Amino acid sequence: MLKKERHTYIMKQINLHNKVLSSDLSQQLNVSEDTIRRDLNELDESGKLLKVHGGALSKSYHFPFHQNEVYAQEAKKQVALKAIQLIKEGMVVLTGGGTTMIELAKMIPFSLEATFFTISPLVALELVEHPKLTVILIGGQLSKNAQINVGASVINDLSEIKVDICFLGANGIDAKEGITDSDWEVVQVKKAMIKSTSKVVILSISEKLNSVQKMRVCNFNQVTHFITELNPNHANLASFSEMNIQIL
Amino acid sequence: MLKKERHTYIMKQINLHNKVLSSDLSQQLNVSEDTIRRDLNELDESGKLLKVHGGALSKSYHFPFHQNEVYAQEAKKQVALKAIQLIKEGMVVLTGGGTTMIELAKMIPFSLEATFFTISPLVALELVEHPKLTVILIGGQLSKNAQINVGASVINDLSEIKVDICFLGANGIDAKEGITDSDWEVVQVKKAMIKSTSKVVILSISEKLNSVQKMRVCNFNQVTHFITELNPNHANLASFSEMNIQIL
DNA sequence: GTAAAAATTGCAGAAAAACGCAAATTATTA
DNA sequence: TAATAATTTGCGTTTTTCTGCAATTTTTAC
Repeated sequence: MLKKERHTYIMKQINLHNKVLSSDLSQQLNVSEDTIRRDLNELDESGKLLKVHGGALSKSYHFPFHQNEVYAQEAKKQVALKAIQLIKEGMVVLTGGGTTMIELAKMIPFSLEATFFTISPLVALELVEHPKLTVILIGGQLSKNAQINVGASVINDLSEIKVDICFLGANGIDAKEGITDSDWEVVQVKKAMIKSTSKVVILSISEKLNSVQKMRVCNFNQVTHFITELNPNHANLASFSEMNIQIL
Repeated sequence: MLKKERHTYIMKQINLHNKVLSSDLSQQLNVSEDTIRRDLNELDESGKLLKVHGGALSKSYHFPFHQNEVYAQEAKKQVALKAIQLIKEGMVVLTGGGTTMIELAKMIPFSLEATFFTISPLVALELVEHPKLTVILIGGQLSKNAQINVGASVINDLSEIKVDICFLGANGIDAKEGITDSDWEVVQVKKAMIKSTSKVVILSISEKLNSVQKMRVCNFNQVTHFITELNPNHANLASFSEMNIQIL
């Protein structure tokens, strides 16, 4: 039995019972507990489960999304800070989801008067208390891993709006391959978002630079701004400098 | 049973009852009180509860200033507890918003397989981690005071679905006047919700009994169940007893 | 003030994890 | 195809973690 097979088996058990024991898995898969532990360590590092003494637990059950700490929060705050400077009074804005986008929402000044469309319930809730904002949450099926609304109805609703500026997070970003993502539903929605706007702003921490995911969202000629926390003339950004994009 | 499992169990009990006893937990989890005390100490040190002699207390309940306090939370939890007993495997459920509904969402067991439509981002986020639930958030303009989605698009989307059971909170409830509310947008949405379902379950703490708001949502012949925290033959419920409604 | 209940502390046995290493398997290259 | 390199796996040893028990101290209740 191959490693990948064990991994999928383990994840199935996790999703079924919310927990697994190293000893059980060792018996069921006919490998030593050492091997199981190594498997669990890998799955833990890639964030798919939570390894504990004796086995592993479902991450979602024991650590709900909203109480997770934000990874690389400082960098994301810097990125968000740059981004909000692009928002002007009276604008119609569209935002995606993700932790960077939530940081952005937290930074929106209370005095701003604008209209925000979003597919993220978390972003919407951050903005709802702002007195001068109109917040419109585009509904759909709530994606379990991305925590944004996805599906045909979202794409349909997006096709009927036209906004001034759209802020998007990126999972994979590469000078050649453009913006990429690993979840099919998410890619579909992001594509629809890009169609609904005149300015596309990509937010991404530098760590994700030069990484490529399974599916393409768009290439760089559809992007108007790219924001990261690095200095614009940093070596890692050299490959982007020739493009017709504003780098912040 | 693994340590972390005990921790989640303890936190669930804390969130449900606002307090736990070491002796109870020892029995329920089949471990010595020593172990429970060690668990409680760890959870206390990480700030998740408040350890006291004999057990532990919910932090939010006893120090409500940190988080936004839920008014009459105990009563709302009792109401929600009754309500979830109406949800059966495989059902299609529609829920409104409000604090009672969020308590209900928190109590949904992880093992339930069902489809949830909701107009409340907070309810949706509570449910999104449940592995077997499909959560569909009906989008629209996010109402600043009710924290639910409202507007024509919500009503339109609601007109296109048909659910088994619909849970609704009530601001005003009166034997003569029926269910009433003070926000026009909210009333419109609630009316649309009632049209989309076969069973209408009203959840309300007894305090709101016999109060009448500005606008009518519906009268009692559209309601199938009414849940409050009082004993069914309590005097205050006398006026409802003749109606064709199940009172819980 | 006394007795009962609960908490703390130290300790020991058991279970699990980490580590290093060797054998076996798989992939890569000539 | 053979040889080499890289990865994976299992085993023995050491280290750490977990848990219950007993003795002692502290808190609570009557």
